[in-house]
Amino acid sequence: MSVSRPGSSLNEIATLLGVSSATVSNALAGKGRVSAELADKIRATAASLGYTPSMTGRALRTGRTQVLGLVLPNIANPLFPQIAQAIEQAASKAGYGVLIADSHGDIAAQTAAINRLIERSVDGIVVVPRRGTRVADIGRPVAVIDSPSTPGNTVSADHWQGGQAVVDHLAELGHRSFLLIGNNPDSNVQNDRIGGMKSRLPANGRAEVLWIENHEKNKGKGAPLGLKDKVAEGFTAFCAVSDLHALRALTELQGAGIAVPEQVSVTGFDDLVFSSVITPSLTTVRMDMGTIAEIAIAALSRAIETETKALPEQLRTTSGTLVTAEQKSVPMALVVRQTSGRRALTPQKMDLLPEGEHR
Amino acid sequence: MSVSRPGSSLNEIATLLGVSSATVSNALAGKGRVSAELADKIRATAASLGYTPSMTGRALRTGRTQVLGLVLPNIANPLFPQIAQAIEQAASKAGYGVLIADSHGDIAAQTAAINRLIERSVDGIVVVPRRGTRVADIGRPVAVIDSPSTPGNTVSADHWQGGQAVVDHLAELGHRSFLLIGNNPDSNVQNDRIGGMKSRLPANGRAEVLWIENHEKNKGKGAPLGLKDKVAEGFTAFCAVSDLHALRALTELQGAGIAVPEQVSVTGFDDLVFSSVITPSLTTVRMDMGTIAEIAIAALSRAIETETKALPEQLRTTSGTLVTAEQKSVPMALVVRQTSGRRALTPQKMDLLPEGEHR
DNA sequence: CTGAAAGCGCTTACAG
DNA sequence: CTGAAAGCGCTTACAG
Repeated sequence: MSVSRPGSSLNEIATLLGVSSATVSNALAGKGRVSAELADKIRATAASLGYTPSMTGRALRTGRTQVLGLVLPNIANPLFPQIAQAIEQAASKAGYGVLIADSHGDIAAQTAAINRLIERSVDGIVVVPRRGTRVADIGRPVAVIDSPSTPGNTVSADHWQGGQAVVDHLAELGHRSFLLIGNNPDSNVQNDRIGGMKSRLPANGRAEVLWIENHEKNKGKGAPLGLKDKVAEGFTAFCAVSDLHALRALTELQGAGIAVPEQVSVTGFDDLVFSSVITPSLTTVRMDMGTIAEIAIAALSRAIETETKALPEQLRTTSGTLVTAEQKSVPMALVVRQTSGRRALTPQKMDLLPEGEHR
Repeated sequence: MSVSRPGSSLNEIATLLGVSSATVSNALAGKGRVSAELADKIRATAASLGYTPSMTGRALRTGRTQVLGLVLPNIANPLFPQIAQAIEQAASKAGYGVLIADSHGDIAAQTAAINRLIERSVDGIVVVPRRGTRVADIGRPVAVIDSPSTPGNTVSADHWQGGQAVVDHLAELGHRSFLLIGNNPDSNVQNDRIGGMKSRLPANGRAEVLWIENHEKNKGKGAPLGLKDKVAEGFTAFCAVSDLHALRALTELQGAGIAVPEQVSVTGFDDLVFSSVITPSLTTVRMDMGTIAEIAIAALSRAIETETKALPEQLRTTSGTLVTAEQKSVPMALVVRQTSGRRALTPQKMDLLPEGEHR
């Protein structure tokens, strides 16, 4: 019974006003081939009828659905909310709807998911690929959000610079021994983050990388990371490539009776939702997904527009295009919280320090 | 250059075979008005051409887009991945695509988001409403996933029973004093969970509710919850309505030098991604989103089908329907992990216990 | 400045 | 069993 969808059409407006539907279409599209007064009258009755153009009719005629597909390696990814939200917002601002496709972490399913989107005639696709997966050439423009070091990447956070920001920050606090915690050595994103960290080691510093997947392959899934031993070895900075691993490290350290940030510092990545509410709160690095999404969508829209313009009306392009943007990487921002409190210095200086308030 | 979208149409197949497009359509739809051999021939050439029906053409003709909208209060919600994944999977199995709409936690924006979906002619909508928000009557079938106590709820987890499972479990471990931790007293889901917990207090038990939002209104955002004092008051079980709050409580307790699970137990809800990787791992309650999503989608499809069947071809219904399902609630499953280890008993018994392995 | 016509790809009565 | 026709709602050349 709502007014929101009376389902009026161009034809109704046209017959009501005694004009042709073409004129109504032109008037509403502001194509200027209609006299000002008639255009006004048309707009007025369209508004009073609550007219909403049929995307379907338009799509059939123009060959464009105004819908984009969003493909993620694994929707269960804790970063997914941020990504989906940013993409949806940017897409919606650009006049596109967003159809989601999940591949449940399965690479084969990723192709299937993309095909489902294509069968629905999406105008373009945003892919956040799984660990360096190549995106097969599909018949639509594709924007890839992965990492600047990935070939074909359209735009992404500057993970390398994010890693640098972390180590710069910790080095300034006096840290010299860094344990860098990653999950999977095949991930471009993780490698960039860790590469950036390594690139900023202070002169007398040292770093070691702990790949959780390898560790678990030996010790079993969920096995402790042995961080207490690492502390004994002199590591004072534990830098994870994700807040999730940082949280795992933090709770393992605390469980082993090691005080954070008094004895060691812990940092993560991505500013996941829990990072600000835990005690001590987690120092992390945040990507600017809003900007990334806007750049990706802009690149995609541009490709879609030129695609349809360039071709004779009937023809439909079948060449999949990896879309490019002028700005290929967006800086990440360090978010300093308690786990890298000012009190965390190198071990030998620790006994000089006053008691910490954060316990 | 890929084969995936050659863009062949019914007409091409028809002219190629010298039959009418109507016959091709019927053959491919298996409507049986076509001789078996012709049907076979048609299917074969369709396959060899890589024919994919145009959803757009079909939509324009049938009035059904085979697309559902998914509206969430706030995509940033940590539960969103689970929900979106389950809905997408169930929808896809039922032949629907899923268009996402985010309202950024803003109630006004929720209406705007729904309207955007309607303008795209979705066949139906799945809404996970924000804290007891009523869903306005829109011109499409709507499935609501909230809580069984919400009027108009289609299907949801049985949050009440989940709360019962938590307290049953803890009572069996010997707990008598429960601090129930919620965020917002206006949330149906949270109230159900807490109500269920209260309903199973052991005979000599006591419970107190801590609403974080109220607490922060007084003490400031992010202020400590004062759990150390609660331990001093004799509380041994800290039961949060979400893993996020459980994590907050857990880290606050550990930071205050209180051992979990040796001295107190902590439980959460929803089995968020971090819950299994922290130390000690978090006891929680999981909803069966797969089943919930399937029930919701089934109810929606049924409504969509009867809707289009019931009406004369040209007419489009404008009555929004809150869709109902036979099974309105799905049981939740307790996931026992370390934070409610067997060692957690009432304080007076504690000194009798052997040392815990989990520190 | 305005209108008549064609057609995007499909399905559904209706004839034959 | 098969086909010709109509039409879903729109936009775009093309005439006038």
